Amino acid sequence: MSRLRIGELAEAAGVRKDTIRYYERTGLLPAPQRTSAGYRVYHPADVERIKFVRAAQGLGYTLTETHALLLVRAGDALAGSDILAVTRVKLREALVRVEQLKLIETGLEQLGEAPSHEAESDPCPILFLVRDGRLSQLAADQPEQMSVGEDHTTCTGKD
Amino acid sequence: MSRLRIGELAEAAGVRKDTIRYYERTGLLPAPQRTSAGYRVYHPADVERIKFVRAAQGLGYTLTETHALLLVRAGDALAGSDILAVTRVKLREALVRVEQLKLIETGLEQLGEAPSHEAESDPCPILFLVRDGRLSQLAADQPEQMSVGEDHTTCTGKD
DNA sequence: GTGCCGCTTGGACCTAGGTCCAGGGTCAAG
DNA sequence: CTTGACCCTGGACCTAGGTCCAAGCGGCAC
Repeated sequence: MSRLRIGELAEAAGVRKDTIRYYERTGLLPAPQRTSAGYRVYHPADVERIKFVRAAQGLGYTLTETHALLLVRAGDALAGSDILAVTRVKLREALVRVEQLKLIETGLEQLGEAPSHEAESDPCPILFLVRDGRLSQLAADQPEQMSVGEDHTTCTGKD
Repeated sequence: MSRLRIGELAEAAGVRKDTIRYYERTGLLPAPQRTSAGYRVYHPADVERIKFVRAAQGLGYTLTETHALLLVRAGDALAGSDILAVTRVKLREALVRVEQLKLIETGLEQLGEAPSHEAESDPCPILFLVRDGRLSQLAADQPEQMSVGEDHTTCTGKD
């Protein structure tokens, strides 16, 4: 299996070269081997790693949390339990989000259907949701600062 | 019903004064009345408006999209249809997010339980999710740039 | 009328997560 | 041995969404 240079990895993973170097700087990606000329050389497994990072970003993990996910290895219950707690919080938030988005969707749909006089009881038919307390704040801050253990062996997927 | 100064509004809505001024600058909050001394004077209904903005932020709406939500009025099907589309996209994404977070949760739980040899078939038991294509990218960019019509009367909740 | 707190403004600064650029080295093809 | 595509580094810059600061009024209590 051939090794990749940064441009090839970027292409394969669908990110910019700069992003890869940025991930390396922040520790999300381990420093790769270098050629004698200083070129970074990657393993094909790094493609998956980067794709995973992008997926985790989309799921609302910060880069720090994503790092923690990557540190998790089989049997490493200690490293896993922190991030499991984070994940459960995110899951709960995601469930709330679905419900609240449904409320808004319904509200917007009714606006389109309503012959305009039905809804006139409320000056702004979206705001009533917050007035009724049905739309909550869903705290976007992380409750406990995650500590990413630097001492864990990082999970590269390489042999 | 008494009118509020910015500090009182901030207190009531649970945000900083600076945030209120920032929202005003960006058009999210209409420019309020002023006293002869130049002090901003708010209506109690603005508390809800700000709380709504915070809730919308938590649901993943950008400030621009939140603005669009606030512009929606009863019967205003035109303004509503854009943001309804946006909302449906967010809802679909939220549903995917729930499913993917469940996958990760399950993966992490099994790591904790597994006696470490069961999972050794995979060097990093989270990465297999992306390898299997079960964790997708869930594009975090907005597909179509929303145009927030400046010509719509904004929905203040005031008489 | 003097504290003191609250308000005003403009503009600088902040975090996250990148993105771009200049100046320069590497390497294979022609 | 030059051209072009690639790579390197450090550092500046960007967007979103705020947050802070200084300098200077306003207004009420004592």
